[in-house]
Amino acid sequence: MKPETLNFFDKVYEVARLIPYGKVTSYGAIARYLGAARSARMVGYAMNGSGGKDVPAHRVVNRKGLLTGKHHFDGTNLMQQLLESEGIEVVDNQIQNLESVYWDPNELK
DNA sequence: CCCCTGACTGGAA
DNA sequence: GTTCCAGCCAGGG
Repeated sequence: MKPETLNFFDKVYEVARLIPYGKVTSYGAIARYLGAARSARMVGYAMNGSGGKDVPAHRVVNRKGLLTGKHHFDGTNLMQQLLESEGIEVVDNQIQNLESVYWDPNELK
C-alpha cells in the first residue's frame, strides 16, 4: 500500500464528512476535488473501507443519482432509508429531483 | 506478467 | 431524458 494511496483514501473520507445534511454528491465530484478526476472508481473503492468510520457513504451516489452502492450496506434498503430520513426523495434506488439535493465539493473552494 | 472485477464518467446513439 | 460502449486506476488471482 503506497502512502499516496492511503492519503487518497483519507482525503475521500475527509470530503465525504463535509457533505451537508440532506445533500448528496457524486464520486466524480469528489475525485475531481482531489485532483484525480480519472479515479472516480477509486473513490467508490475507497468507500469500501468506510465501514466502521464516520463517513456518510449513503450521501455519495453516481452522477445519475442512482444508489449504486446500496448493495454494500447491511440492509437491502438501508441506504435509501438513510437518505429519506434526511429529506431526500428516493424512488427505486434513484434520487428524485437530484439537482435540488446535489452538492459539489468544488463549490466550497 | 496477464486477466478480470469494480460504490464511475464522458461521449455517442 | 436514458442507455450503451470504451477508457480509466488499483487490487487480487
